[in-house]
Amino acid sequence: MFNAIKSQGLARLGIYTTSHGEIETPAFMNVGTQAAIKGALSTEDLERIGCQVLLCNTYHLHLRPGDSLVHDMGGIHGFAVWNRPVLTDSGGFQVFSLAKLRNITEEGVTFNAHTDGHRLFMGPEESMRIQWNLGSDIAMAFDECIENPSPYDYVERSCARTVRWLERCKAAMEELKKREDTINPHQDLWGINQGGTYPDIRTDHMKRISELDLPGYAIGGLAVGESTEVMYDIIERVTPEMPFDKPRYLMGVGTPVNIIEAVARGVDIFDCVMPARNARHGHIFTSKGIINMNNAKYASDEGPIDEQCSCPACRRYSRAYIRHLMRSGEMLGMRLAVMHNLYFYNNLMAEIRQSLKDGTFEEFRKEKTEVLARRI
RNA sequence: GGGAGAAUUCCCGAGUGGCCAAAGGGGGCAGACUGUAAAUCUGUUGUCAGUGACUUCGGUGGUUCGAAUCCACCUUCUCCCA
Repeated sequence: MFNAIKSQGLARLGIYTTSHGEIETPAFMNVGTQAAIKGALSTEDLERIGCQVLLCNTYHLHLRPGDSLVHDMGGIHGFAVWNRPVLTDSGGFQVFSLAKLRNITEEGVTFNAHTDGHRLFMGPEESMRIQWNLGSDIAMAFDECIENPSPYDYVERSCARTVRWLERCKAAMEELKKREDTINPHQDLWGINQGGTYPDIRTDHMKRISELDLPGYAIGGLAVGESTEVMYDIIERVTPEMPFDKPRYLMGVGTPVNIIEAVARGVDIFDCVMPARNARHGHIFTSKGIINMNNAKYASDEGPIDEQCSCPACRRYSRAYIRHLMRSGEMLGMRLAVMHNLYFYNNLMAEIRQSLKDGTFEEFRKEKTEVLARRI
């Protein structure tokens, strides 16, 4: 259930309620594909750095350790010992990212597993069944994340199929939730908008999937190679077609500035691999801009990563020490960097929410978009 | 005291007459990363000038049109026998 509390322009402040607690929006979901944040973060760490909701992946957990096993271990919440909300991605993104290993038909997608190459089939029913086993609070529709650029007629046909897949997802989920061994009876299914970079397909597709009256909707298939301007343009054309009283989730986006700009266009929820992956590679987000911790200029820098940050890494350690750890291949370096970047993202969302509460979002937007993309 | 072998660009290490400023790895320096096949990948790493020049393969001298590569001596190191 979603309550839009307040809005400023198109930007909204809201609360989404799940059986594992509330998600205050705008929110960032921390990506833990295999039911873990890469960089050796525990779920206790996630609580410390302000993570509201964890994103896990259907395809990856189906392959390993197997979704039936996770079901028997109490779902992701019981297995990973995480009592806050979980969203599971449907495997639709893997239709895109594992393109060389798959074949798409009306029924679904045949993959060669990236782990050992064995053939496996996933369609809407399989994806729902896996997500039902995982017991997430939010299950995403099984979609095709279309590569960019793609021809108009292909995108049109793919989107028509995605609507049919969504209807099948909804029916499958309703059936599954009747079962006695259902782990999470309040599991919600969210639909996903596609349409590549074609505004008319995007809006038409959004209208069609909103008719299914699902509890949440996502914009997928962006940040896959198109320019930032095109991405913003698609977002601002699609959000007016999304139900006002449902959360809007922009999948896989993005940089801090991308997030602020998307909030300004009416988006509520985000997820992105960027803060965690970049942290592992030494690229750190700070209140003054982006730094590369590997750079020689930090070798004897006694200050924290970010003077204004109160994450566990910044409260205790110097840039010089963290740089040394990262360059020496010590796991702690990566762990501290990931904790910092995720804290930064979660905190950025808290600041966005505060500015919406205070009615100062536009000022916040102007100030931050100038600073956060800078390289220092 | 006798014998054998080795010295290569920051390090290790290939190269045994021209295609060598010299493979490969490490290290260094920098860049990329957007619903995670990513603790990964890419570029660069003698000097100066940008399609070229110059200096370089322990040292000195020599052979040759041409040497990191062949010869002589020297220096240092390693191993074996006393």
